[in-house]
Amino acid sequence: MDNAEDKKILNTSVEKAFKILDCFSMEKIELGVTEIANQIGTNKSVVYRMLATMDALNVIQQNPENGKYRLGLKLFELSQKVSIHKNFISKAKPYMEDLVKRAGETAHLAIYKNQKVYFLDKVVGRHDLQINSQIGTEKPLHCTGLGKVMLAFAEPHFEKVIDNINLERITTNTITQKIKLKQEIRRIKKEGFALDLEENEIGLVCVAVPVFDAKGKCIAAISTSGPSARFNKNEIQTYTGDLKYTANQLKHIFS
Amino acid sequence: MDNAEDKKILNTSVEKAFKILDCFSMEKIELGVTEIANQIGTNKSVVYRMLATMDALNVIQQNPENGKYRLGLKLFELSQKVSIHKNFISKAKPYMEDLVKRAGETAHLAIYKNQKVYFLDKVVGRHDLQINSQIGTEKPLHCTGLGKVMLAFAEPHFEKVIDNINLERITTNTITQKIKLKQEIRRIKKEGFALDLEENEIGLVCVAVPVFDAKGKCIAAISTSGPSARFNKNEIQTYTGDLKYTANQLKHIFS
DNA sequence: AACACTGTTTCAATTATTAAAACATAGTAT
DNA sequence: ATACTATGTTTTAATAATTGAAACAGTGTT
Repeated sequence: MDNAEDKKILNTSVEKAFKILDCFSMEKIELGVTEIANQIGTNKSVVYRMLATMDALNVIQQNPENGKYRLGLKLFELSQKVSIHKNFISKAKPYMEDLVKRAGETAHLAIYKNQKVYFLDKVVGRHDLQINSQIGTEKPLHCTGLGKVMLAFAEPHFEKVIDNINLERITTNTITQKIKLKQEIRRIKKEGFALDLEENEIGLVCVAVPVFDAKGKCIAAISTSGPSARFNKNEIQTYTGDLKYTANQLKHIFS
Repeated sequence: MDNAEDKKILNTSVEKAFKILDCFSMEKIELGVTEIANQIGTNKSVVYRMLATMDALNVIQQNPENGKYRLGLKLFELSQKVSIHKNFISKAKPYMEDLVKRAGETAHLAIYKNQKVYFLDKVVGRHDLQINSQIGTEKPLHCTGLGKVMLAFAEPHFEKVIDNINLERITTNTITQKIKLKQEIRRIKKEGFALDLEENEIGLVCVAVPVFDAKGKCIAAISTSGPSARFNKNEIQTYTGDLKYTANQLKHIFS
């Protein structure tokens, strides 16, 4: 039919409703009407009516003790029906858990979406010190191991993408030069794995490899990440092997 | 502030948007504009604009191959932030898995919500023949083991609730008489477990017990269910023990 | 007791939503 | 090939719903 990326906002109420839902986060689990209204720059009564409506629909739940609002179980219910990659997550889960058993470090499963990496799933490692990542969120391509893997294997025109995306500096290690990033992607294509050496957060190291389906198409990427203190050269080599082993297992479960 | 249950729909667009989202299910993962419009009795162009808007927000995703729509990853993202009972699910998970390891049959974790049982989580058993339940959905109180446990332990005024709810007949075994159900609830209160002997679906049997927190408040219920062929008297007794053991474990992890 | 802060309701002015019809495209059967 | 029927998409004036300021009603605090 039409281009998939040119859909426009045609109903402002619905847009506002999801703007409100986006105000909530892991830290801000409970918000008030006024608080939300200020945050999104909308009239208080508009926000109230939106919240009241979504409360009636179980999308939002008001805390009767203080009148503040939280995200409701309807969202939980709807998420269960999100078919895209749902099978993927559940099928990959045991292999991801096995990976964490072997490597000991937190593993992530991500896909390529809108020139970003999208975290689909996460299995936490056995150490106390852990990366604070969030399933369902996005990260830039240029400063993450998963992102660089995507550029190398899921994006046929990675040079064009690199020319167009913003190589924002996040840490002192972030690759911000197009030429350097293109070189790095070519190396990843050759060697089959990507590293993030504190390029996204100081102290955080990550190893990532692509996941191919039976037809050889890169459908996802998996990674192992943890503090730099636990990621020296030898360990990175071990983790790379662990990851490739798991990626190969995943290949076989997708016909 | 106000009564928590009297929130009204004050924005029809938002209501329509979620009505559209509710059209999707595990079976109907992909729907067209016209299809949805007919199902909810709304004009085609209204549905289109809603879908286009939600597509722009990643709530919906259009399949470029056939123009049809699916639920999008935004819902997945939002569900990760639903704080209510989120901790509960993840903390309870290993104990639920252990329960399934012992009993072998599918286990459910549910809460009491709006005079219904709300399925929070599920761990599938090891048999091929399995109950086809859906996380994030609701079931009536009167014809499920989980529901009857809720009436007995989570609802102080169960008699009043029973007087008010519709004891709809689902199977020939469904308890449809108020007096009989009240008797049954009293027995459950005494013995600490509920049975569903094909009262909700012929062939399906279920054993359920309450989960209390440290203060003794019933916060949830857990169950084991499977085909009647695998649930004779002895097995039911064993499963009841398994369930009570797990419920006791869960009690200790909630201060 | 007065104040400041919530969430909630009201109501006329405004604006966005609506529905029917036309359009464009794809697939199918004649 | 051609006509037919299905889809998703766009346009339009008519309409109905959203808006925002202000008042209201509670809470908790000073």
